[in-house]
Amino acid sequence: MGKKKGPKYNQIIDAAVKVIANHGYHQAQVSKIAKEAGVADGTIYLYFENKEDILTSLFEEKLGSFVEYIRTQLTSDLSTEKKFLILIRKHLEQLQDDHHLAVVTQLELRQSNTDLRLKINEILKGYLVLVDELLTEGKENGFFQADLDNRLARQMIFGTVDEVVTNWVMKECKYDLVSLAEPVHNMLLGGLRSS
Amino acid sequence: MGKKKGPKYNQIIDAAVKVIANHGYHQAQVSKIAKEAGVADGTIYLYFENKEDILTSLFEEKLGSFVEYIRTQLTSDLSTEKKFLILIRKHLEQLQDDHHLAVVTQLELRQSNTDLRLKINEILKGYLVLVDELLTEGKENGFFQADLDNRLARQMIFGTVDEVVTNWVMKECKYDLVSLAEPVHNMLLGGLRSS
Amino acid sequence: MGKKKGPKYNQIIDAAVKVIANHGYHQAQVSKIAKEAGVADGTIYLYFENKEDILTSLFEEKLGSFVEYIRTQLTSDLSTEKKFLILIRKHLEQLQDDHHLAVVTQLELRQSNTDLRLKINEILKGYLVLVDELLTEGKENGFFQADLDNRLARQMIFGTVDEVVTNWVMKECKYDLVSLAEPVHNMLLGGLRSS
Amino acid sequence: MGKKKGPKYNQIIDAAVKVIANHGYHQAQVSKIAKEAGVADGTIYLYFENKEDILTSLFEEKLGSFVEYIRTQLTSDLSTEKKFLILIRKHLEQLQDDHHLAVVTQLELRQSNTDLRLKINEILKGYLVLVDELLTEGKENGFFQADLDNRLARQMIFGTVDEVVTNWVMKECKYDLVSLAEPVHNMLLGGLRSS
DNA sequence: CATGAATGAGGCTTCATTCAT
DNA sequence: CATGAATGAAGCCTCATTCAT
Repeated sequence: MGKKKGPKYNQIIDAAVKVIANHGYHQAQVSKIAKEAGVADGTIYLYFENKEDILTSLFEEKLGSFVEYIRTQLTSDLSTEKKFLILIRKHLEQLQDDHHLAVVTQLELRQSNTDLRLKINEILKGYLVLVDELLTEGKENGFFQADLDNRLARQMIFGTVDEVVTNWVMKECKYDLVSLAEPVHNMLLGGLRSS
Repeated sequence: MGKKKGPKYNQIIDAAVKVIANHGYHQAQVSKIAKEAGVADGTIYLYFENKEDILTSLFEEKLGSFVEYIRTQLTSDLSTEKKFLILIRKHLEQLQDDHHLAVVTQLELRQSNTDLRLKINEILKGYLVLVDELLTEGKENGFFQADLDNRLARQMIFGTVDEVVTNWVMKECKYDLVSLAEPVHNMLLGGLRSS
Repeated sequence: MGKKKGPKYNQIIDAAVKVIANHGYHQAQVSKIAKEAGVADGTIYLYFENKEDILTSLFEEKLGSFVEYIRTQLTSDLSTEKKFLILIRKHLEQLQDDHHLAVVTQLELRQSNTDLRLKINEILKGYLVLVDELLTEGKENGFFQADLDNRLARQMIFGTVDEVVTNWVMKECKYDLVSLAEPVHNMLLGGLRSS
Repeated sequence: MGKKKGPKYNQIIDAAVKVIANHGYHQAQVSKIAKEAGVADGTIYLYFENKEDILTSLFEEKLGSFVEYIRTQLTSDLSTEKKFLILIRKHLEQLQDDHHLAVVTQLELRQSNTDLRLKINEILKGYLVLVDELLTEGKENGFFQADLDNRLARQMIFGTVDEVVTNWVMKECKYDLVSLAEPVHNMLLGGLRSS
């Protein structure tokens, strides 16, 4: 039950990312992950409950540190606008820096069954809480519209950035993703209507 | 190959939607779909090439008429703003009117393998072309900002609406989706920033 | 039960030969044969009990006339040696004249299940009886060795000619088969040993 | 791919021979073979690529050692005549000693599809090469007729012996096969004609 | 006589997980 | 802790045959 986080724990997770990115979700057999990690098939089960546990742990580890890192960048001296831009830029940056992870989170892991996806959503909450905090702060200091529906705003922000990343991955990461941070940021803030 | 549309064709597609919605993508065996449709297993293959063909046909039929229907609603006498609102409202309306279909398109069908997803994307293009036309029209008549990047704007619109629907489905369709059309519409047009 | 031999009876058998030769035994579905014959699937069952019946009838018809024809060529004024040569030459000739039939009898029909093969052997007896008669005649008039074991001799004759034809078919009928009649005839009569 | 020969490898091949001989080629399901071998269905696939691979391996193993064994018996001190007799006798002996194998090679395996049959022919070449060598030797030392066509002679020898064995199997192995070695040998050498 | 839409049984193969060493 | 050989359940699809028209 209690995960033993020996050195092989991360070794296996990294192998899983690599295998899924290279071979696709449905071709990522436990034996293939074990081979990539340089351990025996059975060893996997000393560190993870089952295959699903590898995938949720993968998401937990990668997204956990992902959100943690963004938080360290949002120092309290920054304006809400600046924070909002950094949030988006770091989101794009981290995925651009790890194509493997991008493929896995945007395409492959979404092929998992509904149960796994529910757990992933649980993990995603950390990110959404961060967005929520930013929205509340901005509404209080007058940067965001005071009557925003937080839930809808969250869905617009996440939905937009996620769709932008997914399209980039589908186009095989052929263009620069990070340079879209500013236009996306502006579009989310200013909307589509001419002012 | 060109096996076509007897009355059983739609019968089978509707059965597929129902079975996938109730049991999930990975539990939607051909035999289960056949039983639900009230035909023999083999009969499926008089109307469809294989299982994947059922699913792409499902998407084709449902989304095809979906986009067609929206187009009929966007009469040329309407303002761009009105058209944009109708686009969003009809999108939400049609999915709210068919919970089964909503579950299938937002959650279950995304679990399909990469090949099927590519075909689905092909079909989705019809919707995106519609959005594109609206954006171009609005930029020309001064409703939308003239310097909008169509691709990014499309991604914001689709990403947001899609995320709104997915959240609704994940909350088991417990609240009214259509009433979100106006706030979503306003948010997309005006953005998050206080003016 | 009693086979109705309308014009479609032969039409179906000829279609079967063609389909099996072109597509192979395992790809010769009833529906394909029906289409080739220009009749509906169900019509097949007005003329034949089942699929196996098509195949045995095919063999019966083709081999029946095959043996009958050879018999007409073996007029009583001929020497045993001449008759023996004619037997072999006509055997080779008829198969060379109908490549489709050759492929079917030498390769494809041997893939049938054991039951069908037993029936085919039953039909083959007509040919073997003919060989037997020739052997007996030859032993009586001193042309063949008097102490020949008829059964073994029959197996040598049939086994050799059959193997020669099969090799020809396997080489895609690329060389002239009939010209082998004489050397095969000589080899069977004189044996391998230098005299 | 290169999955190889644990003790279960032969266990499975022997089980396949037994199952095919007893139930026929078309009734030899993988699950039946696994059960007979005393292993799980999946275990089969640790040792063989697929079902076809079981059958070609079966033929390879059995016929491979078959030809090898005959070669060990053809010591260079023997006359060509003696070698020729031994070739035939050992051929008959080995099949008489393993009725199951005889049924499989003479009847059941010939029902396989064309691809498998091509592979089997590949394996058969080892036998035919042996015959060829013997023919060449005999022609050189004056035992066989100098102007023999090797190809035809090979076809007569193989065709005859094969037909003899097949007839024996079809008569359910009820008589002694090996005692036919000498008469067959004599008939092949001396031919049918009275001298 | 003729049609052809509908039937439904049957088998090869994969791969997550276990457990004896 | 680590191994990896063995397990065995589960599903898509084909095609000979039927029968209502």
